[in-house]
Amino acid sequence: MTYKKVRTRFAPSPTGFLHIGGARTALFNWLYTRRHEGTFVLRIEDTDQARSTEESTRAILDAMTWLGLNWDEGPYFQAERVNIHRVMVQKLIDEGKAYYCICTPEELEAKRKKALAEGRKPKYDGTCRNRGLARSPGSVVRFRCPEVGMTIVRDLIKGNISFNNEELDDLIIERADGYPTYNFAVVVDDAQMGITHVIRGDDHVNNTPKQIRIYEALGCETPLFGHVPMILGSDKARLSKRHGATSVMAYQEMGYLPEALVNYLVRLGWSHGDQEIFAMEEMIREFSLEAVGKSAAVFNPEKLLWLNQQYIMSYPGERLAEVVLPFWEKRGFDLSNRGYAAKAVSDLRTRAKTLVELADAGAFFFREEVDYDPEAAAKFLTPEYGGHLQVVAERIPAVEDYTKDGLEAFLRALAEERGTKLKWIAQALRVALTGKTVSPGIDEVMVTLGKERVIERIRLALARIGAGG
RNA sequence: GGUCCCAUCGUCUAGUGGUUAGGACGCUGGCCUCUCACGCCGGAAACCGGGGUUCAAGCCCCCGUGGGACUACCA
Repeated sequence: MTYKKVRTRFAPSPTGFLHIGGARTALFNWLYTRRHEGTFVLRIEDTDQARSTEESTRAILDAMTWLGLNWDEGPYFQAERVNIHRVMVQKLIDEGKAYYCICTPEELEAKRKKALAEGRKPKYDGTCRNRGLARSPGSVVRFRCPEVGMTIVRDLIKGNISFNNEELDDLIIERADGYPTYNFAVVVDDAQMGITHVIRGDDHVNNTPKQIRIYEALGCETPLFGHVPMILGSDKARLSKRHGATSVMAYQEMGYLPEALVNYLVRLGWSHGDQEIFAMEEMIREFSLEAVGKSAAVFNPEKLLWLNQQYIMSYPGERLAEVVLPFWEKRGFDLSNRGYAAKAVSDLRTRAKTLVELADAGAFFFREEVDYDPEAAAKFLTPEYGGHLQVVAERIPAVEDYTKDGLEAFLRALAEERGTKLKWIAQALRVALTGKTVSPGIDEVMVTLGKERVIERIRLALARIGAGG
């Protein structure tokens, strides 16, 4: 056994945003690398000139950063490496391991259709394989795949997978435009970058035997492979936009914490006994490819929501306030008093599954004028409750122990004195202070709002009652 | 069609030949309670089917069935 230092890579193609599936692949690579104190390389596979964009590259990098998946090398751009790829293509041609092909896409498509219609396998028929053609305009380069024997993929997750070489195709490795195709570029780059472990989605398993043949043709050592199962939507089809948000950054906008998404993703396919919640350090310590399951997993938004709530509840107060602020800022609230905002966040944290929910639920803390819910006001801002409110407003200035416990005692005593139940005073107060019948504990709200705001809001509510509604 | 992969509650999963098949999300009954949450206690809910192997199979083998991936001058 060798003890070569682990080198992994995440190699997305910049044709869109980083999606949930890609994020999990990146996460598994990252965890495996950190676990083994290796090097995590980021490589952008942009050889498809028509579909690759710079915005996508930027978006992918941003999403990785947001998730906390830092890379040690790169990003490298595959398109900048075409000279290396061309040299390797030429090497294979010189050695007779690859050849020029002048079959046109139209011809190939026709042959493919015909083969399929006749129930034969639609692989390249080898027309140009032994013609000894030279490069010409429109020609491509094909890899000469062995026609007999077997290729075994030793997979760290799925075990050994064997393929008959006759199933393999003489795949194109260099397009007519001179750019390498994926299956070739990925091998050249992984080999040249010294990648020791290729961890990727299992939609690549059928490519792997071809790639192994290319490694061998190139005279390179093959890396170890680990094919992680796909993530499916609720209908068991491959996860896509139809199933809801699939872009990582959409989750940030919806008020998810990166730690929650990461924790959700790691449990999709991987487990460590019965444990559900993992700090990053724990994940790194416990992660192993042997513990990754072999079957595809259905993405479950409800569980992610629950995890997000767990993280909101346990996040350090200061950091939680920091990440909530932008959501309030968006509403144009005055957040200059950071201490006040922090207190509000702490009151709200057990009541929100997302930051957006939290920001919504806490809007009353910042609104200049209370936004009364019509039904709530109709029920509680009435002369019947006005009396209670009146007395609360009158007595608050004299409340010495203006704390959660002190206020609770104050309100309980008041309820008893007035021959009613705390709930009636609390609900009336809640509507007067927040405009709603749902809020954090009324004592907490009063503490956070502060005496002045509380009295002011009660007066406004009383004025509304006085005005007859 | 061919090749390859996969198969435990609705979902994520634990399980590695002998278990009342465990946990989590969701659902649900109750408790707590100033509302809503949080929290706590309880419940319903699964080994795809058929053959083997074995004293014994969710765990091993085979065959079905079902799902998925690939089958591009995309990655």
